[in-house]
Amino acid sequence: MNQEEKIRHSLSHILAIAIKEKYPEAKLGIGPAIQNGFYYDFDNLNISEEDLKEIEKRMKHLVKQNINFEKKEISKNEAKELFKEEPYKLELIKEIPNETVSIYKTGNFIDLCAGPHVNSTNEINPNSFKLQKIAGAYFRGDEKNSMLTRIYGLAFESKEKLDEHLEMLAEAEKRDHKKIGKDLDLFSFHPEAPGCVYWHPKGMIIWNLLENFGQEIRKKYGYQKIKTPQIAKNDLWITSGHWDHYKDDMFIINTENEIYCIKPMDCPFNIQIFQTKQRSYKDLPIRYTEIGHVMRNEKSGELNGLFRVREITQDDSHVFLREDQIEEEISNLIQMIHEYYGALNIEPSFFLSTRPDNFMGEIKTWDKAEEDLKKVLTKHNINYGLKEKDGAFYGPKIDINVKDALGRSWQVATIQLDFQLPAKFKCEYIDENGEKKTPVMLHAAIFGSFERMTGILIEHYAGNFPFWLSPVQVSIIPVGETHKDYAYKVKEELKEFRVEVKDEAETVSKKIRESATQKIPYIITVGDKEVENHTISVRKRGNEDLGEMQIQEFINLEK
RNA sequence: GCCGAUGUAGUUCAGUGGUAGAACACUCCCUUGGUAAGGGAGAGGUCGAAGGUUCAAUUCCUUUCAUCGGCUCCA
Repeated sequence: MNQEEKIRHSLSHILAIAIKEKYPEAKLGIGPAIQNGFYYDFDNLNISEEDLKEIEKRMKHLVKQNINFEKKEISKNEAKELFKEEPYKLELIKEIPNETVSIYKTGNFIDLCAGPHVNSTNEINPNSFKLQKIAGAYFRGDEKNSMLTRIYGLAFESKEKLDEHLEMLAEAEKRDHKKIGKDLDLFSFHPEAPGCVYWHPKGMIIWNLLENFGQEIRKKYGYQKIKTPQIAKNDLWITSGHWDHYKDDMFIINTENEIYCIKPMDCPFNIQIFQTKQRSYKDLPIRYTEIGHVMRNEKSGELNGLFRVREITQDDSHVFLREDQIEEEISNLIQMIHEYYGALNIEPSFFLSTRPDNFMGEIKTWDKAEEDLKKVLTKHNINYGLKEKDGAFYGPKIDINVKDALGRSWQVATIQLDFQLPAKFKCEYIDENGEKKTPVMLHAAIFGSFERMTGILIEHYAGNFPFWLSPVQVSIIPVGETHKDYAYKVKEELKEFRVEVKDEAETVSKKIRESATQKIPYIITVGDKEVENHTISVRKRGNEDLGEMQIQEFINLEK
């Protein structure tokens, strides 16, 4: 463990000391080092963010005292005696598999902690850390446990690194898709429809471009577009098993003594289309793709801008195939993902999500499915992480995550290998011996949802979309009244691009400022000189003067 | 859903126990301009909502809705 992690560990310890001094009735939870800092959980602690300043001050004072950390190994029985007033520590002690546990002693304060810590607080710069925020967190991450008060701190080796990180957070705030979405007039949210996006004209341009781009890739890989109903009787989800697993998170409509659900996913409908004909082994794989509008009643506290919505639009797809086609078909999907994310210049991270506790089917089938997925990942030389027990109830999956401006990881694409639902619905095809067989099903989304992907792209580009994705690509500014006609003539010649003419009676400077603020890739100015020479003066986003040029010359720039 | 924070004009924000203010945007007038804000005037707000305390609440209290940062969850 490096010095920075030791510092973070030690500071969480110091935080506990400061809290226990001021709030002796508080009970200790866990206090680990994390990325960029540390936290500590406490029960029976009622504080607000106001109080953090004072606690931080006390921590700085303690750090300056050159306190030594003494590590000691003691028996579990001794530890139980030592922490008899600390119920959460007792529970942790119980679960430690070793005979002994390690404790750290600083003055009168003793903490149960594997460490390591710095030897003395003189190794810590008192200006290199900062208490950040308060949050609730369930003990051991389990909703059934009580909620503790978690205090987060940022901590680095030096003040410079802390400042750098704070600077990064300030920059991330500028890239926030919710802010840029408002500034660039892309979308809005309204209290009457929480978690549902209102797409404005410019946002819709991006949406449509992404949709067309995705559909082109789909077409290339042999997908056929379909569209299925928005609501259906709950029988459908009872059969699929979703009713059992998710009925509390579905929007339900009671009418004429029947229960209808707004669809939370598309799979059962795709299966129904598959079943409208008798299928031959020669027909497979059958590849359906659907822009799926699904609704899930995500808990209010989980909603988050475009990243987490209740009305979700997926670039969904379902493939019905034979077992011998699994490997090749998943390979194709991975190839599609590389094409898609490569074109957008986004780095995807891969994860294998394995059998959850509430799985459906036989363990043997699951093991095989997981092996199949691993094999393809290995074949593509993909380094992947493991998300244990994170698969869907009907099958394991390959999840693809990308990061937002704050470095948070969000799942976008997913490839799910499903041996269960086709059987549940009694899907069949006739094999070469004339026998009925159950097909395998792949569920896959390439960019996940339009909502989340747009949010990610906004933050990724900080609103400076590549030319092809920019809602307005060119802004033409006539210098004076007399140049308006020429400006519109230029617009006509640039009709293959999305062009706006700023012909308001305002100064050139002001119009340039407005266009630049809107992050438009090119600003064209036309005045006497350009009219006379039949040219345009071009300025590229980022304040780059490309000078005067022929219109055709400009068109060639972005061809 | 839980913990913490926030909510004032279209937007970004000031402000106050005596029913509100700036900048930008908007409308009109003047200005006809050469690379990031030309000048003037005007309009715009039941201070998120509902209760309560008070002679008086945007301000204090309670409840509620929405948003943000976490936790949990994510088919």
